[in-house]
Amino acid sequence: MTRTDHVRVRFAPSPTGNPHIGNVRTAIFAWLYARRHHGDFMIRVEDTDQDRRTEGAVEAMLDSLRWIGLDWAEGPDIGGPVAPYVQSERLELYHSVVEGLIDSGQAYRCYCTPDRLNQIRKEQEEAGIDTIGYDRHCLGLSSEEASRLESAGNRPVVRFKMPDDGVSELDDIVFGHVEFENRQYDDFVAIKSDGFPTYHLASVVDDHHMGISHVMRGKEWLSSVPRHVQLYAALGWDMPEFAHLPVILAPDKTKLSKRHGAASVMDYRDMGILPEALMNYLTLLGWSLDDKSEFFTTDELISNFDPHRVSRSDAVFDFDKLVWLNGQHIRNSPEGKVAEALAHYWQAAPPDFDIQPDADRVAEVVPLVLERLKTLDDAAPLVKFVFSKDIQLDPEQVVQRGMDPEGTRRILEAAHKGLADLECFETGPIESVLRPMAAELGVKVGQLLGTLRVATTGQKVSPPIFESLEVLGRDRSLELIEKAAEQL
RNA sequence: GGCGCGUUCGUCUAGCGGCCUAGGACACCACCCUCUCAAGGUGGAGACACGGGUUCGAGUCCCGUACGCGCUACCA
Repeated sequence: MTRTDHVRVRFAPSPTGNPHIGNVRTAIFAWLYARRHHGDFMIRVEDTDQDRRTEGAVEAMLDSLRWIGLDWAEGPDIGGPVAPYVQSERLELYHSVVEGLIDSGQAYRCYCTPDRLNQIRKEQEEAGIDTIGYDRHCLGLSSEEASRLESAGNRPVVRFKMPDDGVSELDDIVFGHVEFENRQYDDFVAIKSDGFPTYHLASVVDDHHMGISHVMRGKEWLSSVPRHVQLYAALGWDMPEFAHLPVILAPDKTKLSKRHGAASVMDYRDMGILPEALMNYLTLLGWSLDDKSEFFTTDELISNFDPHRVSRSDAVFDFDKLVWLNGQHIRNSPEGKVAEALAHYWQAAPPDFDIQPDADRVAEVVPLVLERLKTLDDAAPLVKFVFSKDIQLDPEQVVQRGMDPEGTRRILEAAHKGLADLECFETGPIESVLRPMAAELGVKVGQLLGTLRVATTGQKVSPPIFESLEVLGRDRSLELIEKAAEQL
Protein backbone atom coordinates (compact mmCIF):
# COMPACT_ATOMS: atom_id res chain seq x y z
CA MET A 1 0.00 0.00 0.00
CA THR A 2 2.79 2.34 -0.85
CA ARG A 3 1.35 5.69 -1.74
CA THR A 4 2.66 7.09 -4.94
CA ASP A 5 -0.04 9.68 -5.51
CA HIS A 6 1.86 12.49 -3.89
CA VAL A 7 5.41 11.82 -2.84
CA ARG A 8 7.00 14.26 -0.46
CA VAL A 9 10.20 13.37 1.34
CA ARG A 10 12.59 15.23 3.53
CA PHE A 11 16.21 15.06 4.51
CA ALA A 12 16.56 15.96 8.18
CA PRO A 13 20.16 16.50 9.27
CA SER A 14 21.11 17.78 12.66
CA PRO A 15 23.69 20.55 12.39
CA THR A 16 26.27 18.98 14.62
CA GLY A 17 29.36 18.69 12.49
CA ASN A 18 30.56 18.39 8.95
CA PRO A 19 28.46 16.61 6.32
CA HIS A 20 29.02 12.92 6.76
CA ILE A 21 29.00 10.63 3.79
CA GLY A 22 26.35 8.45 5.40
CA ASN A 23 23.99 11.35 5.90
CA VAL A 24 24.51 12.43 2.36
CA ARG A 25 23.60 8.99 1.10
CA THR A 26 20.35 9.17 3.03
CA ALA A 27 19.71 12.49 1.31
CA ILE A 28 20.52 10.97 -2.07
CA PHE A 29 18.10 8.07 -1.58
CA ALA A 30 15.32 10.44 -0.57
CA TRP A 31 16.06 12.78 -3.44
CA LEU A 32 16.17 10.01 -6.03
CA TYR A 33 12.86 8.71 -4.78
CA ALA A 34 11.27 12.14 -4.94
CA ARG A 35 12.60 12.77 -8.43
CA ARG A 36 11.48 9.43 -9.69
CA HIS A 37 7.93 10.06 -8.52
CA HIS A 38 7.87 13.73 -9.44
CA GLY A 39 7.48 14.57 -5.79
CA ASP A 40 8.99 17.11 -3.43
CA PHE A 41 12.31 16.90 -1.66
CA MET A 42 12.73 19.12 1.36
CA ILE A 43 15.33 19.92 3.96
CA ARG A 44 14.59 20.13 7.63
CA VAL A 45 17.14 21.22 10.19
CA GLU A 46 16.87 19.22 13.40
CA ASP A 47 18.49 21.57 15.84
CA THR A 48 16.63 20.74 19.01
CA ASP A 49 19.73 19.93 20.98
CA GLN A 50 21.09 23.28 22.06
CA ASP A 51 24.33 21.81 23.35
CA ARG A 52 25.35 20.20 20.10
CA ARG A 53 24.73 23.03 17.65
CA THR A 54 27.74 23.74 15.47
CA GLU A 55 28.36 27.04 13.76
CA GLY A 56 28.12 26.87 9.98
CA ALA A 57 27.02 23.26 9.93
CA VAL A 58 23.81 23.96 8.04
CA GLU A 59 25.53 25.88 5.27
CA ALA A 60 28.23 23.22 5.01
CA MET A 61 25.59 20.56 4.59
CA LEU A 62 23.69 22.53 1.97
CA ASP A 63 26.94 23.17 0.08
CA SER A 64 27.67 19.47 0.02
CA LEU A 65 24.21 18.62 -1.23
CA ARG A 66 24.42 21.25 -3.93
CA TRP A 67 27.81 20.03 -5.06
CA ILE A 68 26.65 16.50 -5.42
CA GLY A 69 23.75 17.70 -7.50
CA LEU A 70 20.68 17.71 -5.27
CA ASP A 71 18.08 20.44 -5.34
CA TRP A 72 15.14 21.01 -3.07
CA ALA A 73 11.74 22.56 -2.82
CA GLU A 74 11.51 26.18 -1.83
CA GLY A 75 8.72 27.87 0.05
CA PRO A 76 8.34 29.93 3.17
CA ASP A 77 6.41 27.24 4.97
CA ILE A 78 8.32 24.15 4.01
CA GLY A 79 11.82 25.41 3.75
CA GLY A 80 13.97 26.31 0.79
CA PRO A 81 17.62 26.48 -0.17
CA VAL A 82 18.29 29.63 1.78
CA ALA A 83 16.06 29.08 4.77
CA PRO A 84 15.16 25.44 5.32
CA TYR A 85 12.52 24.35 7.75
CA VAL A 86 14.18 24.79 11.13
CA GLN A 87 12.84 23.01 14.17
CA SER A 88 14.07 25.52 16.71
CA GLU A 89 11.78 28.06 15.05
CA ARG A 90 8.69 25.91 15.57
CA LEU A 91 8.56 25.59 19.33
CA GLU A 92 4.97 26.89 19.57
CA LEU A 93 3.84 24.13 17.24
CA TYR A 94 5.28 21.37 19.41
CA HIS A 95 3.88 22.94 22.55
CA SER A 96 0.39 23.25 21.18
CA VAL A 97 0.46 19.61 20.12
CA VAL A 98 1.70 18.52 23.51
CA GLU A 99 -0.90 20.56 25.38
CA GLY A 100 -3.54 18.58 23.53
CA LEU A 101 -1.87 15.36 24.57
CA ILE A 102 -1.77 16.47 28.21
CA ASP A 103 -5.42 17.48 28.12
CA SER A 104 -6.44 14.09 26.82
CA GLY A 105 -4.32 12.32 29.43
CA GLN A 106 -1.83 10.93 26.90
CA ALA A 107 1.08 12.93 28.25
CA TYR A 108 2.03 14.42 31.58
CA ARG A 109 4.52 16.71 33.22
CA CYS A 110 7.37 15.14 35.10
CA TYR A 111 9.49 16.89 37.71
CA CYS A 112 11.87 14.09 38.50
CA THR A 113 15.51 15.13 38.80
CA PRO A 114 18.28 13.51 36.81
CA ASP A 115 19.60 12.19 40.10
CA ARG A 116 16.38 10.38 40.85
CA LEU A 117 16.22 9.02 37.31
CA ASN A 118 19.74 7.64 37.61
CA GLN A 119 18.90 6.22 40.98
CA ILE A 120 15.87 4.24 39.81
CA ARG A 121 17.76 3.01 36.79
CA LYS A 122 20.50 1.75 39.03
CA GLU A 123 18.05 0.03 41.32
CA GLN A 124 16.28 -1.64 38.43
CA GLU A 125 19.53 -2.93 37.03
CA GLU A 126 20.55 -4.31 40.39
CA ALA A 127 17.17 -5.94 40.81
CA GLY A 128 17.68 -7.63 37.47
CA ILE A 129 14.50 -6.26 35.94
CA ASP A 130 14.18 -6.75 32.18
CA THR A 131 12.43 -3.58 31.31
CA ILE A 132 14.24 -0.70 32.82
CA GLY A 133 12.76 2.74 32.53
CA TYR A 134 10.80 5.52 34.11
CA ASP A 135 8.58 4.48 37.00
CA ARG A 136 5.74 6.96 36.34
CA HIS A 137 6.39 8.67 39.62
CA CYS A 138 4.85 11.90 38.34
CA LEU A 139 1.95 10.35 36.46
CA GLY A 140 -0.67 11.00 39.11
CA LEU A 141 0.82 14.18 40.51
CA SER A 142 -1.77 16.47 42.07
CA SER A 143 -1.97 20.02 40.78
CA GLU A 144 -1.08 21.32 44.23
CA GLU A 145 2.07 19.23 44.27
CA ALA A 146 2.91 20.34 40.74
CA SER A 147 2.57 24.01 41.49
CA ARG A 148 4.60 23.57 44.65
CA LEU A 149 7.45 22.05 42.64
CA GLU A 150 6.97 24.68 39.97
CA SER A 151 7.29 27.57 42.40
CA ALA A 152 10.33 25.92 43.94
CA GLY A 153 11.97 26.47 40.56
CA ASN A 154 11.61 22.99 39.07
CA ARG A 155 11.27 22.95 35.31
CA PRO A 156 9.32 19.90 34.16
CA VAL A 157 9.69 17.71 31.12
CA VAL A 158 6.64 16.34 29.35
CA ARG A 159 6.46 12.58 29.06
CA PHE A 160 4.38 10.69 26.55
CA LYS A 161 2.39 7.85 28.09
CA MET A 162 3.15 4.60 26.29
CA PRO A 163 0.59 1.78 26.36
CA ASP A 164 1.24 -0.95 28.96
CA ASP A 165 0.54 -3.78 26.58
CA GLY A 166 -0.08 -4.64 22.97
CA VAL A 167 2.35 -4.38 20.12
CA SER A 168 3.40 -1.62 17.76
CA GLU A 169 3.99 -2.73 14.22
CA LEU A 170 5.25 -1.31 11.01
CA ASP A 171 5.60 -2.49 7.45
CA ASP A 172 8.92 -0.99 6.57
CA ILE A 173 9.84 -0.58 2.94
CA VAL A 174 13.31 -1.94 3.56
CA PHE A 175 12.95 -4.19 6.61
CA GLY A 176 9.50 -5.53 5.98
CA HIS A 177 7.14 -6.27 8.83
CA VAL A 178 8.52 -5.50 12.27
CA GLU A 179 6.77 -5.54 15.61
CA PHE A 180 7.63 -4.59 19.14
CA GLU A 181 6.02 -5.14 22.51
CA ASN A 182 4.88 -1.84 23.98
CA ARG A 183 5.75 -2.96 27.48
CA GLN A 184 9.42 -2.74 26.51
CA TYR A 185 9.08 1.00 26.21
CA ASP A 186 8.75 3.51 29.02
CA ASP A 187 7.17 6.95 28.99
CA PHE A 188 9.70 8.86 26.97
CA VAL A 189 10.41 12.57 27.16
CA ALA A 190 8.65 14.55 24.44
CA ILE A 191 9.49 18.06 25.65
CA LYS A 192 12.72 18.69 27.49
CA SER A 193 12.95 20.98 30.48
CA ASP A 194 14.48 23.68 28.31
CA GLY A 195 11.26 23.74 26.31
CA PHE A 196 12.75 22.08 23.22
CA PRO A 197 11.16 18.92 21.83
CA THR A 198 13.01 15.64 21.59
CA TYR A 199 13.56 14.00 18.23
CA HIS A 200 10.59 11.68 18.68
CA LEU A 201 8.05 14.42 19.13
CA ALA A 202 9.54 16.90 16.71
CA SER A 203 9.96 14.47 13.83
CA VAL A 204 6.43 13.11 14.13
CA VAL A 205 4.90 16.56 14.37
CA ASP A 206 6.96 17.94 11.52
CA ASP A 207 6.51 15.00 9.21
CA HIS A 208 2.78 15.38 9.65
CA HIS A 209 2.88 19.15 9.42
CA MET A 210 5.01 19.10 6.29
CA GLY A 211 2.87 16.48 4.63
CA ILE A 212 5.69 13.97 4.35
CA SER A 213 4.60 10.81 2.54
CA HIS A 214 7.78 8.74 2.99
CA VAL A 215 10.28 8.88 5.80
CA MET A 216 13.78 7.70 4.89
CA ARG A 217 16.19 7.64 7.80
CA GLY A 218 19.00 5.65 9.35
CA LYS A 219 18.14 2.23 10.67
CA GLU A 220 19.23 3.25 14.16
CA TRP A 221 15.67 4.57 14.43
CA LEU A 222 14.08 1.21 13.92
CA SER A 223 14.01 0.52 17.64
CA SER A 224 12.20 3.80 18.22
CA VAL A 225 9.40 2.95 15.85
CA PRO A 226 6.92 2.10 18.67
CA ARG A 227 7.30 5.58 20.10
CA HIS A 228 6.44 7.08 16.77
CA VAL A 229 3.66 4.64 16.05
CA GLN A 230 2.00 5.43 19.39
CA LEU A 231 2.48 9.15 18.93
CA TYR A 232 0.74 9.05 15.56
CA ALA A 233 -2.05 6.99 17.09
CA ALA A 234 -2.50 9.33 20.06
CA LEU A 235 -2.61 12.31 17.73
CA GLY A 236 -4.99 10.59 15.34
CA TRP A 237 -2.70 11.15 12.40
CA ASP A 238 -2.03 8.84 9.45
CA MET A 239 1.45 7.46 9.37
CA PRO A 240 3.73 8.05 6.44
CA GLU A 241 5.56 5.14 4.83
CA PHE A 242 8.92 4.33 6.36
CA ALA A 243 12.19 3.16 4.87
CA HIS A 244 14.99 2.53 7.34
CA LEU A 245 18.42 2.56 5.74
CA PRO A 246 21.54 0.55 6.62
CA VAL A 247 24.75 2.19 7.74
CA ILE A 248 27.98 2.83 5.84
CA LEU A 249 31.00 1.36 7.60
CA ALA A 250 34.73 1.86 7.34
CA PRO A 251 36.96 -1.08 6.27
CA ASP A 252 37.47 -1.94 9.94
CA LYS A 253 33.68 -2.35 10.23
CA THR A 254 33.28 0.53 12.60
CA LYS A 255 31.27 3.59 11.76
CA LEU A 256 33.00 5.67 9.11
CA SER A 257 34.58 8.78 10.59
CA LYS A 258 37.32 11.37 10.01
CA ARG A 259 39.68 8.93 11.60
CA HIS A 260 39.39 6.78 8.47
CA GLY A 261 40.35 9.58 6.13
CA ALA A 262 37.73 11.15 3.95
CA ALA A 263 34.41 11.05 5.71
CA SER A 264 32.93 14.26 4.41
CA VAL A 265 31.70 14.87 0.90
CA MET A 266 34.01 17.78 0.20
CA ASP A 267 37.03 15.59 0.87
CA TYR A 268 36.06 13.60 -2.18
CA ARG A 269 35.66 16.71 -4.28
CA ASP A 270 39.17 17.73 -3.23
CA MET A 271 40.53 14.35 -4.26
CA GLY A 272 39.19 14.79 -7.77
CA ILE A 273 36.08 12.66 -7.54
CA LEU A 274 33.20 13.68 -9.81
CA PRO A 275 29.90 14.35 -8.06
CA GLU A 276 27.99 12.01 -10.40
CA ALA A 277 30.47 9.25 -9.61
CA LEU A 278 30.10 9.75 -5.87
CA MET A 279 26.33 9.67 -6.18
CA ASN A 280 26.54 6.55 -8.30
CA TYR A 281 28.84 4.83 -5.85
CA LEU A 282 26.94 5.83 -2.72
CA THR A 283 23.69 4.62 -4.25
CA LEU A 284 25.25 1.30 -5.16
CA LEU A 285 26.39 0.94 -1.59
CA GLY A 286 23.24 -0.65 -0.24
CA TRP A 287 21.15 -0.75 -3.37
CA SER A 288 21.25 -2.73 -6.57
CA LEU A 289 19.15 -2.86 -9.70
CA ASP A 290 20.10 -6.37 -10.79
CA ASP A 291 23.09 -8.69 -10.96
CA LYS A 292 25.17 -6.64 -13.38
CA SER A 293 24.38 -2.92 -13.62
CA GLU A 294 26.95 -0.70 -11.94
CA PHE A 295 27.40 2.39 -14.02
CA PHE A 296 24.55 4.85 -13.71
CA THR A 297 24.26 8.44 -14.74
CA THR A 298 22.21 10.55 -12.37
CA ASP A 299 19.23 10.36 -14.72
CA GLU A 300 19.52 6.59 -14.84
CA LEU A 301 19.57 6.46 -11.07
CA ILE A 302 16.44 8.56 -10.92
CA SER A 303 14.55 6.33 -13.29
CA ASN A 304 15.69 3.10 -11.62
CA PHE A 305 16.02 3.72 -7.90
CA ASP A 306 13.61 1.65 -5.86
CA PRO A 307 13.88 1.60 -2.06
CA HIS A 308 12.38 -1.89 -2.00
CA ARG A 309 15.70 -3.12 -3.36
CA VAL A 310 17.76 -1.48 -0.63
CA SER A 311 19.84 -3.94 1.38
CA ARG A 312 19.15 -4.55 5.06
CA SER A 313 22.74 -5.06 6.08
CA ASP A 314 25.44 -2.47 6.56
CA ALA A 315 28.02 -1.90 3.83
CA VAL A 316 31.74 -1.29 3.98
CA PHE A 317 32.93 1.71 2.03
CA ASP A 318 35.40 0.60 -0.64
CA PHE A 319 37.55 3.49 -1.72
CA ASP A 320 39.14 1.54 -4.59
CA LYS A 321 35.79 0.85 -6.14
CA LEU A 322 34.75 4.47 -5.89
CA VAL A 323 37.94 5.47 -7.66
CA TRP A 324 37.35 2.87 -10.37
CA LEU A 325 33.80 4.07 -10.87
CA ASN A 326 35.07 7.63 -11.03
CA GLY A 327 37.35 6.61 -13.89
CA GLN A 328 34.36 5.13 -15.66
CA HIS A 329 32.44 8.37 -15.28
CA ILE A 330 35.38 10.39 -16.55
CA ARG A 331 35.67 8.18 -19.62
CA ASN A 332 31.94 8.22 -20.26
CA SER A 333 31.65 11.99 -20.07
CA PRO A 334 31.99 14.26 -23.10
CA GLU A 335 35.51 15.67 -23.31
CA GLY A 336 34.11 19.14 -22.87
CA LYS A 337 32.62 18.24 -19.53
CA VAL A 338 35.83 16.67 -18.32
CA ALA A 339 37.80 19.74 -19.44
CA GLU A 340 35.43 21.94 -17.50
CA ALA A 341 35.72 19.80 -14.39
CA LEU A 342 39.50 19.68 -14.67
CA ALA A 343 39.76 23.44 -15.15
CA HIS A 344 37.66 23.99 -12.02
CA TYR A 345 39.72 21.46 -10.13
CA TRP A 346 43.00 23.08 -11.08
CA GLN A 347 41.60 26.50 -10.33
CA ALA A 348 40.63 25.51 -6.81
CA ALA A 349 44.01 23.92 -6.15
CA PRO A 350 46.60 25.04 -8.71
CA PRO A 351 49.07 22.32 -9.59
CA ASP A 352 52.81 22.82 -9.55
CA PHE A 353 53.10 24.23 -13.08
CA ASP A 354 55.35 27.02 -14.45
CA ILE A 355 52.55 28.17 -16.71
CA GLN A 356 48.99 28.29 -15.38
CA PRO A 357 46.71 26.64 -17.90
CA ASP A 358 43.82 28.54 -19.46
CA ALA A 359 40.59 26.87 -20.53
CA ASP A 360 41.80 26.29 -24.11
CA ARG A 361 45.00 24.66 -22.99
CA VAL A 362 43.10 22.40 -20.59
CA ALA A 363 40.76 21.35 -23.37
CA GLU A 364 43.76 20.50 -25.55
CA VAL A 365 45.29 18.33 -22.91
CA VAL A 366 42.18 16.35 -21.95
CA PRO A 367 42.27 13.91 -24.88
CA LEU A 368 45.81 13.04 -23.81
CA VAL A 369 44.80 11.95 -20.34
CA LEU A 370 41.16 10.92 -20.62
CA GLU A 371 41.68 7.18 -20.50
CA ARG A 372 44.45 7.48 -17.97
CA LEU A 373 42.47 9.21 -15.24
CA LYS A 374 40.92 7.63 -12.21
CA THR A 375 40.61 10.95 -10.46
CA LEU A 376 41.11 14.50 -11.66
CA ASP A 377 44.15 14.56 -9.42
CA ASP A 378 45.91 12.11 -11.74
CA ALA A 379 46.05 14.61 -14.59
CA ALA A 380 48.72 17.04 -13.45
CA PRO A 381 51.71 14.67 -13.30
CA LEU A 382 50.89 13.36 -16.77
CA VAL A 383 50.79 16.71 -18.52
CA LYS A 384 53.17 18.73 -16.41
CA PHE A 385 55.54 18.90 -19.39
CA VAL A 386 53.01 20.90 -21.38
CA PHE A 387 53.01 23.62 -18.75
CA SER A 388 56.72 23.69 -17.97
CA LYS A 389 59.17 26.39 -19.07
CA ASP A 390 62.26 24.32 -18.48
CA ILE A 391 62.55 20.62 -18.39
CA GLN A 392 65.16 19.16 -16.12
CA LEU A 393 66.73 16.29 -18.00
CA ASP A 394 68.56 13.42 -16.54
CA PRO A 395 70.81 12.30 -19.42
CA GLU A 396 70.88 8.84 -17.93
CA GLN A 397 67.16 8.57 -18.47
CA VAL A 398 67.27 9.84 -22.03
CA VAL A 399 69.55 6.97 -22.99
CA GLN A 400 67.31 3.98 -23.38
CA ARG A 401 68.01 0.45 -22.38
CA GLY A 402 70.52 -1.14 -24.77
CA MET A 403 71.73 2.20 -26.13
CA ASP A 404 74.66 4.51 -25.55
CA PRO A 405 74.89 8.33 -25.53
CA GLU A 406 76.39 8.40 -28.99
CA GLY A 407 73.61 6.38 -30.57
CA THR A 408 71.04 8.36 -28.63
CA ARG A 409 72.32 11.62 -30.01
CA ARG A 410 72.26 10.13 -33.48
CA ILE A 411 68.58 9.24 -33.29
CA LEU A 412 67.65 12.53 -31.67
CA GLU A 413 69.27 14.34 -34.59
CA ALA A 414 67.51 12.13 -37.09
CA ALA A 415 64.16 12.68 -35.39
CA HIS A 416 64.83 16.40 -35.29
CA LYS A 417 65.41 16.48 -39.01
CA GLY A 418 62.44 14.31 -39.80
CA LEU A 419 60.09 16.40 -37.70
CA ALA A 420 61.49 19.65 -39.00
CA ASP A 421 60.77 18.60 -42.57
CA LEU A 422 57.19 17.63 -41.81
CA GLU A 423 54.59 19.74 -43.60
CA CYS A 424 51.83 19.07 -41.15
CA PHE A 425 52.77 18.69 -37.49
CA GLU A 426 49.96 16.45 -36.34
CA THR A 427 49.72 13.07 -34.72
CA GLY A 428 49.21 11.06 -37.93
CA PRO A 429 52.09 12.51 -39.94
CA ILE A 430 54.35 12.54 -36.89
CA GLU A 431 53.76 8.84 -36.43
CA SER A 432 54.31 8.02 -40.08
CA VAL A 433 57.67 9.70 -40.16
CA LEU A 434 58.94 8.44 -36.79
CA ARG A 435 57.84 4.82 -36.78
CA PRO A 436 59.72 3.75 -39.95
CA MET A 437 62.69 5.75 -38.82
CA ALA A 438 63.47 3.26 -36.07
CA ALA A 439 64.22 0.53 -38.57
CA GLU A 440 66.26 2.87 -40.72
CA LEU A 441 68.36 3.75 -37.70
CA GLY A 442 68.66 0.16 -36.62
CA VAL A 443 66.94 0.65 -33.26
CA LYS A 444 63.74 -0.64 -31.78
CA VAL A 445 60.59 1.45 -32.00
CA GLY A 446 60.46 1.51 -28.22
CA GLN A 447 64.00 2.80 -28.02
CA LEU A 448 63.36 5.65 -30.44
CA LEU A 449 60.06 6.67 -28.88
CA GLY A 450 61.33 6.22 -25.38
CA THR A 451 64.25 8.51 -26.14
CA LEU A 452 61.93 11.14 -27.54
CA ARG A 453 59.54 10.74 -24.61
CA VAL A 454 62.17 11.58 -22.03
CA ALA A 455 63.75 14.26 -24.22
CA THR A 456 60.51 16.16 -24.80
CA THR A 457 58.55 15.54 -21.63
CA GLY A 458 61.26 14.93 -19.08
CA GLN A 459 59.06 12.11 -17.88
CA LYS A 460 59.51 8.37 -18.14
CA VAL A 461 55.76 8.06 -18.14
CA SER A 462 53.70 10.27 -20.39
CA PRO A 463 50.69 10.21 -22.67
CA PRO A 464 51.33 8.68 -26.11
CA ILE A 465 54.32 10.44 -27.63
CA PHE A 466 52.89 11.36 -31.05
CA GLU A 467 49.92 13.13 -29.49
CA SER A 468 52.17 14.72 -26.90
CA LEU A 469 54.45 16.16 -29.60
CA GLU A 470 51.47 17.61 -31.42
CA VAL A 471 50.28 19.37 -28.29
CA LEU A 472 53.78 20.71 -27.64
CA GLY A 473 53.95 22.05 -31.17
CA ARG A 474 56.74 21.86 -33.69
CA ASP A 475 58.92 24.68 -32.39
CA ARG A 476 58.82 23.58 -28.80
CA SER A 477 59.37 19.94 -29.74
CA LEU A 478 62.40 20.67 -31.90
CA GLU A 479 63.84 22.95 -29.26
CA LEU A 480 63.58 20.28 -26.61
CA ILE A 481 65.04 17.58 -28.83
CA GLU A 482 67.96 19.82 -29.68
CA LYS A 483 68.62 20.63 -26.05
CA ALA A 484 68.52 17.00 -25.10
CA ALA A 485 71.02 16.09 -27.81
CA GLU A 486 73.39 18.78 -26.57
CA GLN A 487 73.31 17.46 -23.05
CA LEU A 488 74.52 14.02 -23.99
C1' G B 1 20.75 -7.86 30.98
C1' G B 2 16.16 -6.85 27.78
C1' C B 3 14.25 -5.78 22.92
C1' G B 4 15.13 -5.26 17.73
C1' C B 5 17.98 -5.89 13.24
C1' G B 6 21.69 -8.24 10.44
C1' U B 7 25.21 -12.50 8.55
C1' U B 8 26.66 -15.18 0.20
C1' C B 9 34.04 -14.52 -2.45
C1' G B 10 38.90 -9.58 1.13
C1' U B 11 34.87 -5.62 -0.40
C1' C B 12 29.97 -4.17 -2.96
C1' U B 13 26.34 -7.46 -4.47
C1' A B 14 22.73 -11.21 -7.69
C1' G B 15 19.84 -15.03 -5.62
C1' C B 16 12.84 -14.37 -3.28
C1' G B 17 12.71 -24.02 -3.06
C1' G B 18 14.75 -27.09 -8.34
C1' C B 19 17.42 -22.32 -13.84
C1' C B 20 23.33 -22.56 -8.47
C1' U B 21 28.86 -27.94 -10.10
C1' A B 22 26.24 -20.07 -6.47
C1' G B 23 26.32 -15.17 -11.26
C1' G B 24 28.44 -9.95 -11.80
C1' A B 25 31.79 -5.91 -10.14
C1' C B 26 36.22 -3.74 -7.41
C1' A B 27 40.87 -5.38 -5.69
C1' C B 28 44.53 -9.52 -6.79
C1' C B 29 47.29 -13.00 -10.36
C1' A B 30 48.40 -14.57 -15.56
C1' C B 31 48.10 -13.75 -20.68
C1' C B 32 46.73 -10.65 -25.07
C1' C B 33 47.01 -5.70 -27.15
C1' U B 34 50.94 -2.01 -26.90
C1' C B 35 55.84 3.69 -27.82
C1' U B 36 55.86 4.25 -21.51
C1' C B 37 51.63 4.47 -18.27
C1' A B 38 46.84 3.52 -18.69
C1' A B 39 42.42 1.93 -21.00
C1' G B 40 40.46 -2.47 -23.23
C1' G B 41 40.12 -7.96 -23.98
C1' U B 42 40.67 -13.19 -22.25
C1' G B 43 41.46 -16.51 -18.31
C1' G B 44 42.43 -17.74 -12.95
C1' A B 45 42.06 -17.91 -7.67
C1' G B 46 38.18 -16.64 -4.16
C1' A B 47 31.90 -17.05 -0.49
C1' C B 48 26.30 -19.38 1.10
C1' A B 49 28.66 -18.10 9.87
C1' C B 50 27.46 -22.88 12.57
C1' G B 51 23.87 -26.76 14.16
C1' G B 52 19.20 -28.84 13.85
C1' G B 53 14.66 -29.35 11.34
C1' U B 54 10.61 -28.89 7.05
C1' U B 55 10.80 -30.89 1.96
C1' C B 56 11.57 -35.61 -3.21
C1' G B 57 14.93 -31.21 -3.12
C1' A B 58 17.45 -25.34 0.92
C1' G B 59 21.95 -20.09 -0.20
C1' U B 60 16.61 -19.60 -0.52
C1' C B 61 11.42 -21.64 4.66
C1' C B 62 11.38 -22.66 10.39
C1' C B 63 14.06 -23.11 15.19
C1' G B 64 18.46 -22.67 18.00
C1' U B 65 23.69 -21.08 18.64
C1' A B 66 27.68 -17.78 17.55
C1' C B 67 29.27 -13.17 15.99
C1' G B 68 28.22 -7.99 14.70
C1' C B 69 25.25 -3.59 15.00
C1' G B 70 21.29 -0.50 17.05
C1' C B 71 17.93 1.05 20.98
C1' U B 72 17.41 0.78 26.20
C1' A B 73 19.34 9.66 27.47
C1' C B 74 15.88 15.86 29.26
C1' C B 75 21.42 13.02 21.76
C1' A B 76 19.85 12.81 17.37
